[in-house]
Amino acid sequence: MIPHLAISTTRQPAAARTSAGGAESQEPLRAAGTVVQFSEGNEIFAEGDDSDVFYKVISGVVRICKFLGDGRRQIEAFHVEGDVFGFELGATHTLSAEAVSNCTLVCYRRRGVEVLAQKDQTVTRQLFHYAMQGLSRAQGHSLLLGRRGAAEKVAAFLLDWAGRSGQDVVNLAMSRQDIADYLGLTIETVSRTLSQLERDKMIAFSNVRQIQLKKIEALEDLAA
Amino acid sequence: MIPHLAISTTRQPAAARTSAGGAESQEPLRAAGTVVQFSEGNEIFAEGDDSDVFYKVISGVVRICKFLGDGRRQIEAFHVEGDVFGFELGATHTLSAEAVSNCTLVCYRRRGVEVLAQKDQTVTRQLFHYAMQGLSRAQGHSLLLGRRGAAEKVAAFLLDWAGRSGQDVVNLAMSRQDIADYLGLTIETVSRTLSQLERDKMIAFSNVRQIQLKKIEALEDLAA
DNA sequence: CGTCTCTTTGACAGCATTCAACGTGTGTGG
DNA sequence: CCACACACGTTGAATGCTGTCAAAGAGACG
Repeated sequence: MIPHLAISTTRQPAAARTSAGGAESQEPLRAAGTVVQFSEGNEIFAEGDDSDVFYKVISGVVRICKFLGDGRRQIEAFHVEGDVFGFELGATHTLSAEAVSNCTLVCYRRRGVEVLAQKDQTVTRQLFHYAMQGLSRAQGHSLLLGRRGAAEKVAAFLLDWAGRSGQDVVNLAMSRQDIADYLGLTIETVSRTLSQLERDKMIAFSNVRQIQLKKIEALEDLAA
Repeated sequence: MIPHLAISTTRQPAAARTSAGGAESQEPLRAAGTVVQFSEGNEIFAEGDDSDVFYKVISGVVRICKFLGDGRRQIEAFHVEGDVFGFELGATHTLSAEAVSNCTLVCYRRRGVEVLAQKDQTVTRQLFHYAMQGLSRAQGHSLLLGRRGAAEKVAAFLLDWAGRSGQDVVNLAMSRQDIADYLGLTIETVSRTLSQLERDKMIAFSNVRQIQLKKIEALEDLAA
C-alpha cells in the first residue's frame, strides 16, 4: 500500500556477488526456480503452511517471524539479496515470511530440487552451504539477543547492516517496530536508544531510515 | 512450542534413531570417526581453533559458548546424544565447546569426511541433515531469547529438556550458571524464578538438579 | 569438622517497559 | 495549495522487573 519513499535497498555488493564465484554453482538450481514478486507488507508464506517451496532473495528485504499467542511478534531474521529462506526439515513452515519492502524472489519447488540433488552433487552441496549460512546467521542472532543492554543490541544491529552494505551509511528497509521485534525490545526503547546514540554523536540521521555511522569504533565498543 | 519443535523435528529419536533407520545412514560416517572422551568441565575446542574436526555426542552433555570481552559468557547450545557440533563453513571454530558432564564423543576429521562425501551421497545428505537440525535448534534458541520475561524463558527451558527425556522429570546436567548464560539471565534470576515456580506448585525439586514438572500446561502457558 | 563450591535469598538501584502525549511526514481531498 | 487524516516515530513520567551487591544456606569432599 502506501508506496513509501523509494528508499530502495541500495545494496552495492549486488553486482559484486553475482560476478563472484557463486554464480556458476547456482546454475543447476536456477533452472528449477521461478521468479516471483511480492510487494511491501505482503505475506510470502505463513507458519504452518506446507513447506513445499522455498525462496531465494534477488532484491528487497524479507522478514522471517513468529507470532506469539499474546500478540507479540518475534523476528528471527531479515533476509537480503542472495539469502535463501523457507526450507525446512519438516513438512510445514515453522515461521512466517513477509516482504519488508517490494522484493523479487526465486521460488524453488522442494520436490524438484530434491530430484535435482539426487543427480547433481553440486546442488546438494549448495543446499548444505545455504543451511550452514542460515545456521551461522541464527547463531549470530542468538548472540545478539543474549546481550544485556539495549544500546549493545542496537549498536550491533547497526554495525551488522553497515557491514552488509559495506558503507558507513545504513539504509534501513524496516520500521522501528521491525527492529524492536528483531532485537527483543520495545519500539520506544529502540527509538530512545537511537536518539541517545545521536546525542552522543555516534550516529546521524539523514532521514528516519537512513543513518550515518560517525563513530564506528565507539559503536563497536558498545556492541562489545 | 519450543519443546514441540524440538521434539518433532530435532531430537525425538534418541533411542529410536539408534535402532531405527538413522543408523545405517551413519554407517559410512562412523568409519571415519574415532571415539574420544572428555571429562566434566574440560574444553573440547576453543573459539579460533582450526575447525579441522567436528564431533558427535554419544553420551553426556556439551555446551557451545562464546566468551565476551567483559568476561560474560553466552551459551549458544547444549548438545546431547545424537547431536553433531563443531562443523563450520570457515577454517576456524567461531565458538568454544566444553564438556558439561563426562561425555563420550565421536571425532570426525573434516577432510576425511569431505572425501567420503565425494563418493558417498548418503554422507552428504547426512551432513545436510545435521546442518538443518542445527539451524532449527539455533532458531529455537533465538525465539527463546527474544521472550520477555524470566519466567517465560525458564519455563520454556524446562519444557525443552523435559521433551528430550520424554518424561516430566528433568535431570539438569548443567549448573545454574550454565542455565543463566543460556537464557541470557543472571544466576540469581534463574534461581529466584525456579523458586517462584516451586512456590506456585508448578515444579518440585527432587534435588537441586532434578526437577519434576507438576503442571505442564501451566508451564506451557507461561512459555507462551 | 571445616572448607570449598554451588545455590538461594534479601535489599536496593538501574534500566526497560508501559501508558500517554506529542511530533513528523506522507497522501488525500477540499 | 493548503488542511486534514493517518501512520509512524519520538519523548516524558511512572511502574516493575532484572541486575547488582551482599550474605546466608546446602552439599560434597577431605
